[in-house]
Amino acid sequence: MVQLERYVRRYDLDGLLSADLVASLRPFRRGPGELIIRSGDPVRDIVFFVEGRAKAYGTMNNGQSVLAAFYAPFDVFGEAELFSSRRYALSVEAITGSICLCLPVDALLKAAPRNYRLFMYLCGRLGSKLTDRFAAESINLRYPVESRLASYLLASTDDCGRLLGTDDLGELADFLGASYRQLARVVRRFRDDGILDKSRGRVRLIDRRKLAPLAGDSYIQTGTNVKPGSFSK
Amino acid sequence: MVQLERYVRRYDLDGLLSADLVASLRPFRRGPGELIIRSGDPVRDIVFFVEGRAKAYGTMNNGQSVLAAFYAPFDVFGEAELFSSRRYALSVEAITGSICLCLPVDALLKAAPRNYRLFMYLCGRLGSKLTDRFAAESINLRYPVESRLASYLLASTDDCGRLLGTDDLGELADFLGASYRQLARVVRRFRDDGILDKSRGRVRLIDRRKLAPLAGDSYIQTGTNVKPGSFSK
DNA sequence: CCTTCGATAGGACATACGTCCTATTTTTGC
DNA sequence: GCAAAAATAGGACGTATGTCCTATCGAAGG
Repeated sequence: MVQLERYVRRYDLDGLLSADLVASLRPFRRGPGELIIRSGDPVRDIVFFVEGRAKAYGTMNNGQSVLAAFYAPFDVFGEAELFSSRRYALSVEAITGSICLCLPVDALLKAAPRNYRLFMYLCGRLGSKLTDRFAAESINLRYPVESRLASYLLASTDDCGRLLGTDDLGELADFLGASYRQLARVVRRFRDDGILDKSRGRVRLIDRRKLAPLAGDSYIQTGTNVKPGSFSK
Repeated sequence: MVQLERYVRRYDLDGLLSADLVASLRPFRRGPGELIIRSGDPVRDIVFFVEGRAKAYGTMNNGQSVLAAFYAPFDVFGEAELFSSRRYALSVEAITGSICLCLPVDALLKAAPRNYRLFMYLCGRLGSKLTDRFAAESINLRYPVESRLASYLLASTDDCGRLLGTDDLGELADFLGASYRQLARVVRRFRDDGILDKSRGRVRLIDRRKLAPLAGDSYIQTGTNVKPGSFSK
């Protein structure tokens, strides 16, 4: 059984939610590759993401998919559709074993007047999601894959050269809005220039300094999160 | 002097805002081409858009701009950045003479506990903005300009063939993430096929039925707005 | 009415990128 | 340890698209 209490304390959820809402939280687990949210389903719950790593993507009529974001705790899914389309727009998939807390929408709506803090938090998170996506979108639209990869590496790499979002070329291609083939070409060039290291479809950054001149605009630093604590008092 | 009262009534703003917030609304006007919001400025106000037409765009380091959206009343600007970056991410420019009502952020924060409805509305609007953008972005990324133009025309054209968003080829190119040149090529082809009419950089749709097979996924119908009234009761 | 100027239309060319396919390497099963 | 299968790397080719530039058109001014 999941230690619900533990997550409530860790993320200060009782500062964010009224007591009755905290009481109606229901936890669930998902293994790697399993869906946390299926695009198109009706929005019955707001989902708090408290453990693991996940990614969100949309699928188009022609079968292609576009990777929208990578997530790490603490985060929320489903807020975007709650008051608009009422159906999940994107699928969210667990990358590693993950734990989520469901908040039923009907309970939320009933308790709305006592939960303005939650809404403030949701506004904040929605705001960052929106501006982040617009930034990423603009880059994908206006810069060649080389610049996009450079920007991505600069933005989501730690000091040891580890990739935070993904180091898988296939996923990266989806995220950067490029074909696998084209991304592979660029990666090859970067490797020849000693910028990164590649083996078996995984990349690792070697030389950060060589990237700056290649990147145009920057993707938003992963983790520009609004913390739930900000509104607890 | 602007009839503030009139807009409060028309859009049921006293159902959305507590009385003291309604009292702190300050109206202003902008002429065609004037900025309503300048990207980069600190967010001191949430702006309600009550009269006119406007467009939002971002500018990149390399000088290129990306058109994000066209707006008609009723709408809000500035909610996205309010709790996150605190600086306007996009510029908003009046297309026609426009009227807005400013709500100072400090007043809003002070009155937050009594204004959960406003936050619910903002969540709804932010949610649509986010899903709309993601849809547009995916299309721009994965389909050729021909499909994008077809989708755009299908989504934002009234029965008489009038363009709702813009009929200016330059603006359209920015919105569709294409170069003017490429868009012109496609427009030419469409005109040759009797799909649309063009003169002096303006387009008008003639034959709606020929478009469907060309469009892949669809841009969201302009005006999938969350109405402020939805939360008034 | 003719000239000048700005805007629009379109040609020419280069290329970033996507699709398709094959060779190589790595993994898996026995 | 070897064969079969899967994954990865990269070649070949076509094209959608961007950049640059010129011709044409319409408006404005004298």
